[in-house]
Amino acid sequence: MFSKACEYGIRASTYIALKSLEGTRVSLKEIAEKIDSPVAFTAKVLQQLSKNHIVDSVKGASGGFQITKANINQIKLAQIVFAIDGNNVYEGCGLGLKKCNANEPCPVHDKFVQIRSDLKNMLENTSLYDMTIGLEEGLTALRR
Amino acid sequence: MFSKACEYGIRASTYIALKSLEGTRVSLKEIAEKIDSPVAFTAKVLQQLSKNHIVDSVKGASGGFQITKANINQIKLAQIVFAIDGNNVYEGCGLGLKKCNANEPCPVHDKFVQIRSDLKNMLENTSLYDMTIGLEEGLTALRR
DNA sequence: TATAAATAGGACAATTTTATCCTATTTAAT
DNA sequence: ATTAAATAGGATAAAATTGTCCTATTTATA
Repeated sequence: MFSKACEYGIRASTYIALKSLEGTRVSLKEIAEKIDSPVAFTAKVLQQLSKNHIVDSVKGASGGFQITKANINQIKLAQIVFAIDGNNVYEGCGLGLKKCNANEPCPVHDKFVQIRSDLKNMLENTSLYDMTIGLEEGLTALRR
Repeated sequence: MFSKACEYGIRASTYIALKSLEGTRVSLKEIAEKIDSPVAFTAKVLQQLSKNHIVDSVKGASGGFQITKANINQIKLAQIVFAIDGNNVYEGCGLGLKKCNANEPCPVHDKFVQIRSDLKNMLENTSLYDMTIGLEEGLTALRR
């Protein structure tokens, strides 16, 4: 559904949000450990998220990544997915046709529209804060 | 959502079904033209579909691909997707975790379960015959 | 001011997916 | 029998994605 890069991006952002709520900034190394992702590759993903103002990066000693409390509440999964995978998750024909729309639909256009719409709604209505609920109590996890 | 191979596979099967309903067998060359796909790559996909008894292949002069009328009605998109992409379309964690299930869920487990379930239902309830409806009258298309 | 810890980013490598090419085999038709 | 048209399948190439390595830059702290 999503690229690996996007999966790492969502997990990383969620972990950063969790720690930011506790008031601590986290390093790339810690993030990669906690979400079980390749360090250098995760760095690239975080660069992209930083450029898209989804996470804040602080350089230098005692630097790291963080997300403001306002953003933890405001940023939705949809923004992260868009920043990394673009919009072909929502758009883009299920059968790979370039010109597939209501006027010139593929045979499953309407059915895919429905499912993609549900996915889009879910991503647009799930904030980073929502993602962190359950993590503290171990009800949900970001690795394994 | 699906791999390119799978997209070609669905489009090819649908075209073969359409022509089989008209009583004619179709060649790889014609299929690739009509669904706008790379010929040799489509050949590999069709080999796989043939091995999975989704399409019938006939070798030799005046050979080609066809699907029995019984199969046009019985074969569902889900079988084609499974034959090519396996079951990671339905299973597989949305965030890429290996051990993600109701007991040890990722933060969006339940939401993804719902969407994947809708997708699965759709694929399991759409037959090749359903796919061909609308193609004759030009209401739907397999290329462009 | 020197040092150590951290992100940024360029270059490269490995892997997977997608695509092509060529030869073998099968089969209808001449 | 020969030929031509078709699929089967192995080998290879190209492209995209994923992953690694190294150096530059930034910055807090001793």
